[in-house]
Order: sequence, then structure tokens, then C-alpha cells
Amino acid sequence: MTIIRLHDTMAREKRAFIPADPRRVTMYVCGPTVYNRAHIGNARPAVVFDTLARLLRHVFGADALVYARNVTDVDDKIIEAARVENVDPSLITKRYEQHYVEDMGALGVQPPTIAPHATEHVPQMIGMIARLIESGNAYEAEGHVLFHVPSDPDYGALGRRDREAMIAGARVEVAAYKKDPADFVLWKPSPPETIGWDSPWGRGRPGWHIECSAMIEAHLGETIDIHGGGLDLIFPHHENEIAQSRCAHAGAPLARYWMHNGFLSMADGEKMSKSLGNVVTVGELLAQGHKGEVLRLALLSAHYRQPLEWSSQLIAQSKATLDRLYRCAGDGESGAVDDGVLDALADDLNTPLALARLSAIDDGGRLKASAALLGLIGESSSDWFQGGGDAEIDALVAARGEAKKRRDFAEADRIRDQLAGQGIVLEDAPGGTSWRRA
RNA sequence: GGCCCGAUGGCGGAGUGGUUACGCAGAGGACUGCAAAUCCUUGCACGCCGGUUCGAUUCCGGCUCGGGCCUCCA
Repeated sequence: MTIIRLHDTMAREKRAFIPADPRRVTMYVCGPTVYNRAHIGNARPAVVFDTLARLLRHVFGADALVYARNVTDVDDKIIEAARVENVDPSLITKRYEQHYVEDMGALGVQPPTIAPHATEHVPQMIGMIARLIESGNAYEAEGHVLFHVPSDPDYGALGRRDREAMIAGARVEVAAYKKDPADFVLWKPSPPETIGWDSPWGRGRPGWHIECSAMIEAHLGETIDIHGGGLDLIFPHHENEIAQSRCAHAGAPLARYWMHNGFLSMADGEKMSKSLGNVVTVGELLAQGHKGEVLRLALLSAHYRQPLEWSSQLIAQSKATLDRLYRCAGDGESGAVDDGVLDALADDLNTPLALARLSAIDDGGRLKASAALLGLIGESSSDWFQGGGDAEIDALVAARGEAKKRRDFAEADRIRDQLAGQGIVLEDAPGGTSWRRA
């Protein structure tokens, strides 16, 4: 059995991954808030944890993994987007969830085992909040329910920050109804015109952090094996999840391994920034003609914990690399997985090393099976290069073949140039001529 | 200001206390009618200053630069 080692943010080191129950490995990753199109940075965790899911299924068995990635479909940003368009919030969330599923699908991200929606788990959230109030970890104030941070002595362990630092660094004015500046919202009131649910504390909606805790409890249990997400979620989101869940579960830890992916920055002169303009959406990249697998390879070209600079050159390099792999893979059947590739992935998902070892494989079937662990080489070589074939091009290629046979090279080259103008590259081999789209 | 992370050849990017990963791009050669593809060969590296060591890109300290978080954020 392959030993998987994972970097655990809580321990700040790589640890051998031993699931609590190898027949039911549980993983939860924070998914999208569906109020806009996913940009390429949003795609990184989806691709990274999809790759981890593939590895876990390979090692523990296809049915052993329960992977949940939530959909946050109630949120102030959604409410605002709905207000701007003057439509029901559900219209916004349906639209952008659909986009998300399509975009991630294009990147070869397999659907998670479960995709729980926040709006479908409000009763569970209310239940958890009630328990936290009962245990003295939360309190009601002016229609809000707040988690009382000082009630959890271990608060701050994941991000390694102490209370003083958190309070000193606060750049948001503390609401007057908070008992402690660090307290955070579990439930907040909704005015009549805003989406909301009835609760013991009046009509309102859940805070962001409680959503994940309640959905994890509902679908995966009190303690899960792996919890993943972006680096920026460590504080406050994951810290708060940990506190809520631990206090609601008599001290049981929320997750046994915490994994966080590094950030993507924009090259070509610009840093990626929320403030309009320089974020590139997955949809835009696909519309520009970049294939999903090329974007996926680009995202996997750096180790997941390292920063990755996104650039047009990175895309071009990924395309060239993938073309070469596809040529080598051919149209044959898939074979056995290469141990070198598997070992690289098992070592904290070292995708650059896995990719290097992939390129050293000279057996097509073996290459294909190994690439599948990374979610690459998902189609046949001929589909990749020709996109399903084209009778017109085939006819021109045949005509050039005839011309070559007559040693009429002027005519043969004329046809080749004509095809080159359409982005078609010809390759003469002993068995005949093949073509591909550049 | 506090906490955390990074710095490797033209580009991307692993890894290691002492023998130049690998990919992309480049150069030369083989093959080809010419190309393309493929194969062979090849050049180019570990931010700066100290320390530990027989020896450091690799360990330690400082510095510089870059990035992230400090309750919207993958």
C-alpha cells in the first residue's frame, strides 16, 4: 500500500496520512460562493483537491472516498448581486453554480461525491447554533447570535496567532453588541425584503462560518480526515469552523489534516486584485480557445503550496508539454500506473515532480494511466490533435499525398502551405501523413 | 505594526550537506524532396552578507526583494 504524506497546516509539517477509517476516507473543501464567474485563481483549489481525490481513490479504492465540496448560496454578496439585477437571489446562485460546474468540468475536475448547499441545511445550522448557546459558547444580542471566542481556550491554533495580535490588528470597527471584539456572527437578522429563515432568534440568515461546520456534521460526521481550502481561509474562516465544531462536539477535533493551497498571482505586469480588471475568468480563457487540460496542467505545474504566477507564457508552455505527452500517449488502451508518478503524488501531492516523471515514460498505456491520476490525457490522441476529424482536410492531405507520389513537390507544398494558413500542421510518417491543429 | 510564506539557469519548476531532476524555449547533428514530428548532442543555476562544516544551493543568523493574512476573499 502506498503511504501518502500530506502537509498539515495545523502541525506545520508533512505527516503520514492515516485515515480514521480507510474504508471511508472523508474530505471537505470549501467551495464557491456563487455570485460571479470563477477566475483562474478560484480554480486552483478545485483542481488541486480534485487531484488529491484521484490519488485517494487510487490508493484506498474508488468507493472509499467521500469528498464534499459545498456551494455557498446564501451570502451578502449574492444578496447584493440580486439587488443590482433586481432578481431573486436563487436566480443568481443557479446561474453561477451552473457556470462553476461547467468551468470546473472543462478543467477535468470530477464532481465531488457530495455538493451540499447552504440553503438546504439551515435547520442543521440552527440546531448547531442552539447547541452552542446551550453550552455557553454563543449568545444572542440584538437579533444576532455570536460565537464567544474567549469560551474556546484553543482558539487561534491553526493560524498561530494569539488573541492580543488579533485584536490589535483588527481594522474593522467592533460592533457594540459584541461581548468580545473577536466574537463572530453565527446568525444575523434579515429584514422582510431580504432572504431569510425563521429561527428561535427571529427571521434571519446564517453567518458564513457556521455553514461549513453544519454541512460537515450533516454529511461527514464530527471529525473528518482532510479539510482543504485556500491559504486565505485559514483566518478567520477555518479558525472559526474549528472553534464552532469543537465546542458543539464536546471537544472532538473538526479535521485530522488541514491542507491549504497557495495563491495565484497575475503576471504580464499586473498583480491579481479584487479591484476590477485584472482577474481572468476560466470562462474567458476557455473562450480564447485554451483547452481545459492545458489550463489544468498550468495549475499543476507548481506545487500546490507554492505561489504560482499566471501568464500567457505559462499557458503556451503547458500547451507544448501536453502536445508532446499526447503524441507519446497515442490512441492505445490505458495500462498500469507508474510507481514513480504515484510516489511523487503521494509525497504531499508533488505534481511538478510527477509531471517530470510522466515525461520520462515511453509506454503509451502506462503514460495514460499515470496521467489520469493528474486528470490529464483524458481523450484520445487523435481527438486531442484533430478534434474529431474533418473530411475536407483529409481530402487535401490525400491530394498532397498524390502530388508527392508524382514528385510534384510544388503542388504538395502549396497544399501544405494552404493548410498551414488554417492552423493545420502535417506530419509525414512511414505509414502515411497525419495532421493536427496547432 | 503583528503573524506567516517564498527567492533555483532565457522561462516554468523539483530536489539535495559533496556526483549539474525534468519540462518549455535556444544551438548543433541524424532523419526528411523540403518541412513537421522523433532521436542524439549541447550551453545556461541555486537573492545578498556572515556563521557551522573538510565541504552549503541544501543547516543557522541577519539583510534585501516579493507575496499572503490581520474578521469580503481560493
